[in-house]
Amino acid sequence: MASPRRLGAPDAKNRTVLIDAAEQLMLEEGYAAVTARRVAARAGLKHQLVHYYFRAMDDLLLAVFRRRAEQGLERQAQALASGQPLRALWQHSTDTRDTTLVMEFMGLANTREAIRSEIARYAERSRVAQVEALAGLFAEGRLTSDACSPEVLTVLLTSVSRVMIMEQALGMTIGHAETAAFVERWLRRLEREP
Amino acid sequence: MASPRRLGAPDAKNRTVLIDAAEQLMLEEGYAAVTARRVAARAGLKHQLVHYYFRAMDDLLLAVFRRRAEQGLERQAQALASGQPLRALWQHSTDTRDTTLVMEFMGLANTREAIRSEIARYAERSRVAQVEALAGLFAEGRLTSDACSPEVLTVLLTSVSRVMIMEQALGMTIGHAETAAFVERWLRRLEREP
DNA sequence: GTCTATAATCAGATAGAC
DNA sequence: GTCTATCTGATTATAGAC
Repeated sequence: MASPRRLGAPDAKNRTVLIDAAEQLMLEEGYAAVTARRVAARAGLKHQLVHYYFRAMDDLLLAVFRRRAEQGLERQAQALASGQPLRALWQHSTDTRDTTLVMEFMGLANTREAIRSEIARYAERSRVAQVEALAGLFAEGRLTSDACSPEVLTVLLTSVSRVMIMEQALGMTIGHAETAAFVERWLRRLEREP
Repeated sequence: MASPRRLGAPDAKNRTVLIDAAEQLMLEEGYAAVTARRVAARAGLKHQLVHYYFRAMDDLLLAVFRRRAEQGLERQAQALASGQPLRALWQHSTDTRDTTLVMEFMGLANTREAIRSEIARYAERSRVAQVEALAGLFAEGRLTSDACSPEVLTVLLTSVSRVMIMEQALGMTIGHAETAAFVERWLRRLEREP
């Protein structure tokens, strides 16, 4: 065979511990801080174990991304199925940790093709789910708008929440309160009868 | 004195050449690719020259940022002073290169405090200029809106352009055409009389 | 599954000659 | 202003013992 190298079991406890540590590091210090040594140190393990569980560092990064992305899709589905789907969606998309991680992975996507395609795949799944759910609500008459299609609605909500969270991380908040209030008013109007 | 180390003149030609190379690298491969050796190689110089012109790599990154940011503020001012300020602003904020660079620097901001505060400073200047210009246009009656304040307008436009450009880089375009059309309609309506 | 040991590479930065 | 040479430390990854 080509590769005689051993790899740890997919369900091993320390595998999860390493993914946790990598996620924390990424969140606090950005993807450049996610090195085998730093991840292992945070997990209380030797750095060689990172290579035992993950063939390459990119595989660890992908594992972090996939876990978060799956959780995100699930929670999004719950929000869209709730009584006030729009406001639940808005609340979900303003999660700081999720957004920060997504932004880090988008930065990584420049150089690592495997990560780029994975992000694109999940982002499309997420958007399609949103569009379909919103289209359903429009069809049922639970949402009404003269100007705004489901596609536009999802793009706008995603954009505003992402950028506001990024700016918050910078310590910049000019216009945020006004914009949040504007979005709330807008969502409330959409969720009412015409 | 504390530092006997020599530093190249601020206006030296090779200083500019290095900033150019760093900017290109950052754009094409992300901030992690901006190492002294890679920058020098792209500039056709020895890597030690990077350290001769920049005390530390962060200073090079800051130089890249400042140059772009100054250009950006200038072009934004021109857009806001033009005949169709809103659409000029929108066109300016959908510049792919500028946005990609800003995103890279936002990623860097996690770890490097000096860069974080510099970005925040410029971002605030940019937003304040936009808000003031738009407020002036509202006051003159050249813009009209029942629901949307200048603050909200700037945050929305910035958000949508940034996120659409980031998603484009991923190869993801669901809802982009519809959203662009929506924004165009909206801006046209704002620029008309009530 | 975890360890020690090691290889090979790359990074930022500085000293000193020219 | 640019060069050679070098230091120091970090990185990913692998081999092989236990």
